Amino acid sequence: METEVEVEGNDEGKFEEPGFGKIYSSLSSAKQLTDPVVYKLVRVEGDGRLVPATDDEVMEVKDLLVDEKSEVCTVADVGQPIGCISNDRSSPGMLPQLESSEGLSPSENTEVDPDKLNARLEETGPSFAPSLIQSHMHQSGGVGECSNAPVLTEGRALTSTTVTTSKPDFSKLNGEICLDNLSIKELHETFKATFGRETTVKDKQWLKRRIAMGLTNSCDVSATTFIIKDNKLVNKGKEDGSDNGDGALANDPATGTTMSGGQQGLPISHGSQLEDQVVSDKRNRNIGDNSGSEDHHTEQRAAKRVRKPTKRYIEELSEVESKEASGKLRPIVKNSLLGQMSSNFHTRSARNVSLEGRTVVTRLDSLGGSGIQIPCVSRVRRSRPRKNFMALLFLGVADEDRQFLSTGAVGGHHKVLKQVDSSGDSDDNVVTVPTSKGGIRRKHHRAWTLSEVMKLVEGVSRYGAGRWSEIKRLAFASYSYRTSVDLKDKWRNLLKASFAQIPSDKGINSRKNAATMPIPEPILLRVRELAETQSQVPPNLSSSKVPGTGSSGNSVHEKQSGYL
DNA sequence: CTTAGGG
DNA sequence: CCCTAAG
Repeated sequence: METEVEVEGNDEGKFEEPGFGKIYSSLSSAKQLTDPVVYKLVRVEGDGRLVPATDDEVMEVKDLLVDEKSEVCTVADVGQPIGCISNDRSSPGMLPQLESSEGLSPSENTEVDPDKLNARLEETGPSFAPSLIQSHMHQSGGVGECSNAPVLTEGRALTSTTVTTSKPDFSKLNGEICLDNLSIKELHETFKATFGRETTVKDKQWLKRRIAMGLTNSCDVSATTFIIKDNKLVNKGKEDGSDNGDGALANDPATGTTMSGGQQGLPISHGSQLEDQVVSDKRNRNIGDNSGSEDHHTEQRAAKRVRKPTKRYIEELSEVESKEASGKLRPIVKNSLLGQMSSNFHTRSARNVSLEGRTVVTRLDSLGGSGIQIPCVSRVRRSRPRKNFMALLFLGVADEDRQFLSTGAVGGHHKVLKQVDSSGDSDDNVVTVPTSKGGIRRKHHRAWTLSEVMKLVEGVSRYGAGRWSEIKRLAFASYSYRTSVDLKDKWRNLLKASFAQIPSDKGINSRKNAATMPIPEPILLRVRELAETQSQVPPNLSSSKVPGTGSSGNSVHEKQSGYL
């Protein structure tokens, strides 16, 4: 049986990414779950024709599906899993509201317990508004992440005697980050710093919006002025009397509940959920042409895929298995690429869980004939996917299986779920290397993105430095990598950074294009404040800095006694 | 298991 | 980021 596939071009802003065509398929029957496992890959020609994909394309797509953010998730409550891939993590095509996220099984942080949360919120600060709690409660799963930030740091006027030492990277005034004046190039850098990956999108507005979302951890970014102040978006144009500086702009779009309604029609994507950039480019549709040369990541990916399972993977797998009512998977043996592909889809969707930032799936090694389940890991490739595939889509072809793959928004009866996992920083290469005594350790460093840093700072301000596990659980619930130790380490570095490079700044200006953009001053300032508040100030350089700790009123209180 | 610190 | 000691 064939499913209907609709293809649309870059239509009226439904997709944020310029030129990104909407791809979705709609099932006409309820039979989806027993349906396809085999997907036919087709390419959408300029005139709308569907052309069978070439082998190369199939290969590429397969890679994409394995390496890319394209997650396949399963829905439990439907009784039958529905796989969905979202090629674009920014998930523009998502429905304005994800229904019943309760059903989501693979969510990493579904354990957000309302009660606990409530309690914690209460204990932390009475000032938390119900709406906030609300939005936190809905924060489970992949959707909630963007609501992490809203937390009130009210009244924290960063304005103070801010260091006007300008990092050229952000044009900022008094602790504000102003995106408006940035060039495309600068925006690209900012984007990279924010999300940890590059973009080639040239749409200034889009970039600004995206960055703003990342920096504010809010999805609710109106597209007029982009000035981020103290983690919040400041709307310069409008009177600020209305919004007290917080909350108003940062609610949880995922729930749709507290949105400050209808500023625009794109409530969905998380700022930080940004993933690989999709560059639409109809001119580049020529796939066979550049598939080989264009991608400098190809080799990495190739290498990545052949890693054998490590002990940790196995362990993780067991965790997964115990969690899910292990469904029986039939090995699907196909010789063709399509066969492999479908096999991947299938297994992925069958049990695809993100653990520790890795997407762990069980794969039936049908090709090997062993029938043994092998946990395999697929990490997300860092930079953007091959744009050419934006025009590719999958046609579900009925078979004897129960998974269905759908992408994007779908009108109709089945739900589209967003994958969980990372936000803007979908880095990969978390290759682990076995150590001599059987242990394993991460090999590559995962660069901290700005949004992560900001979350960390937020967390410290809320729970206090030292409560790493708390911060980990609450503020970093969605960042499965980043252990509490990581947080601690990062904080240590932040402290160092914040107190170090204050004095001289001129000379550093040259590194505008530095791969690692320095932490924006506003953030460092905040770090400094927090450090002082919690007397974490390194003894040696405790001089010149204007404490500015006057900005009390934050939630750090004196519960820090242990650290004082 | 979580923190703190050193490597 | 890793490892270890300590609570």
